[in-house]
Amino acid sequence: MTEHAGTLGRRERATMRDVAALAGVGVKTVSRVFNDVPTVAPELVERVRAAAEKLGYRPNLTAASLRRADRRTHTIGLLLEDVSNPYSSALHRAVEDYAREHNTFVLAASLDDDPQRERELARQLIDRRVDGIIVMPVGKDHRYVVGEQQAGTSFVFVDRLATPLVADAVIADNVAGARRATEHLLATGRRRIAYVGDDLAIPTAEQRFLGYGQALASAGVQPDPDLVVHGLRTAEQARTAVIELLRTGGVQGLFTSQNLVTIGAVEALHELGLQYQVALVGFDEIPLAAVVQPGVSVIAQDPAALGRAAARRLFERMAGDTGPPAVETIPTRLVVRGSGELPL
Amino acid sequence: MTEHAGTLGRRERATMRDVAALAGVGVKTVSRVFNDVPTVAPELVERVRAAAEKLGYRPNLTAASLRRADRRTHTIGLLLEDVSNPYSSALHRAVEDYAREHNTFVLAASLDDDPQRERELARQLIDRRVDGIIVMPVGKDHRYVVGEQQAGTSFVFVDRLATPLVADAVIADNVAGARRATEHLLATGRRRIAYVGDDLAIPTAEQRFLGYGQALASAGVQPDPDLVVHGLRTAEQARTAVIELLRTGGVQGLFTSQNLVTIGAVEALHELGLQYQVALVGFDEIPLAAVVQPGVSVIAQDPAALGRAAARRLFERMAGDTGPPAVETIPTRLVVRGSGELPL
DNA sequence: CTGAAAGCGCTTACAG
DNA sequence: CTGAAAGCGCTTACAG
Repeated sequence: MTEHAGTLGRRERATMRDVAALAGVGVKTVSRVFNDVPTVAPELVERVRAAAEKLGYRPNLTAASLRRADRRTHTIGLLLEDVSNPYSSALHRAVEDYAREHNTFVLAASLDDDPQRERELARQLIDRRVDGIIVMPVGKDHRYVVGEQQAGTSFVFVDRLATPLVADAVIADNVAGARRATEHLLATGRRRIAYVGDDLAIPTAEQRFLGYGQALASAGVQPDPDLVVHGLRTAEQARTAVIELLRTGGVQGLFTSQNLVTIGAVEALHELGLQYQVALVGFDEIPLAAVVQPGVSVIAQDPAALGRAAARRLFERMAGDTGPPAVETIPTRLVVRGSGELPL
Repeated sequence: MTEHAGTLGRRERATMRDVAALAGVGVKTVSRVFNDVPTVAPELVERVRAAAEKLGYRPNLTAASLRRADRRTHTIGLLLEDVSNPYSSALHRAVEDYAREHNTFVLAASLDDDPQRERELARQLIDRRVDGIIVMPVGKDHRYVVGEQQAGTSFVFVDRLATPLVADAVIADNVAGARRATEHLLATGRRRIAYVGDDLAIPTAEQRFLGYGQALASAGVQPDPDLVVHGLRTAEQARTAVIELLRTGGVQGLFTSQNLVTIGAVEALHELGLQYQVALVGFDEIPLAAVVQPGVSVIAQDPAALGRAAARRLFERMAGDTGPPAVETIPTRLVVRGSGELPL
């Protein structure tokens, strides 16, 4: 008989039974040792640890959680617009850090603004019995969440509200931020201010468009449909749309509704050499905003604060909080860098 | 007796037994229906589906995988430098997309260049019985991986090799890319070219520094230790270091070893007004590289290609491939935008 | 302080 | 085509 332990060959993973047999104790004693139950004789602890070490034993948490009273898998789900989007990923990191302090892993996935995928992935997370789910929602009907909550899976919405309001949410102050951005552009004396934004079906886009409209109304500026572009999903689309918009002439300022749109708009302005004529304030921070000439003024969100608050809320729910759904609003702030303050 | 099904109240999650009882069939029949076994009488399928729907039943995948012959959890682990780093998160997205096609979720976590965390998180992923792990390694000793491979957990390294080479790896062509960057700077007639980089203990940094040295040597340029800065971990640290470096004078060009360092260097050059005198080529793509004046020339990696290749390799391993560890190299390419070609 | 039996929710192996 | 029994790796509830 030869050993078959080649570099990448397979052998079975040792179980608690194997460890118990080698240590000459019952499985329950092995269980106690690995769960740090203090009432085990020091000598047995030693024998169990040695046996486990020798066999390369690792406890099977998925088996444990199946039997445990609390049924916790110590895993939460996180459904984001796109894990590689800077806003999503900053939020992701904050959730990860909070979860780690609670010994919990994060199962993250991207929705790409597909409502069907939201439901499908939420279902798959539930099939894996995550302890809770943080979702940056896409769909317009979140009643499916209620049954899951009753069955013991906690939900917290982030960046956008649930419709109807069936779960906690942590959102940025979108309306106020957009109003502030637009007011800032108006303050330079500009009147023909365009709104360039994402799909209006996305609640944040809707709210930002609302804030834009409110600011114009307060200033007594008549809204002009020719100065409004919706439905831009990528920086490239935004770039093209802004070039188009600026060709028609007369645009004095741009309010862009999110980071990718802002990047596309900056590219377009530079391409046309209009970066010192047409003012710009974007929603969301963008990288190198301070390096571009002129610097890009933005309404900065704090995605890490949103992620942290959402995680905190989720763990409170998971710990048994059964109060009515609450909405927490994280403020935004105007960052002045030049592009929004260009003299007319 | 009153019902206690308040909005956020708890009830138990229905099991296969509950569904079987309501449908008047055995649990095995419910199992067959949910696993799409075709040999179930259509009428029973209907009854089972109706009962499941009524009870809000969802199969428990963690229980299933415990008993299933293949023991798959349909979950893989992904250990990145930082989920919110643009390079890491682009790679993450590619892994997610590949995994999704194989009905698999991704458990992602950040290592922050902490070797202890690498081991600890790998262990925790194994305790959750992931089917495989993709790791952007930090540690310098990966022999711990061998035992896990033998126990049935596949590993693929990405961005950096395992030491010793105990597992497959997918890496960028770091040495060639760095050499190319430095040659490009030399081609403008510059000789005093600085290297500004990350911690040299990180293998990729080491390789890029090597490529820089090779290019200088080939061109007969004597390396000057005063023109070398290591150990920069953030854009802010890089900014400060580059300002310091440029104050000493005589620097004609900069090769920056990764995205955050490049961003800091761009900020520093603009702050000092030297962006048209001191040439710059950075490793890694950065956002808005084309918008900054002058545009930032870079050696672009393809993190999505790395992620895809790593995921492909992992699924091949998980499918039973037991060949010796293989290294796949993804080419880099020079993107010319202005900063690297400034006339001297 | 320790361990044998039962059971978590499912699938396997088998009998009918 | 269908289902009862056994078992995956653990923890619970209990007895000693």
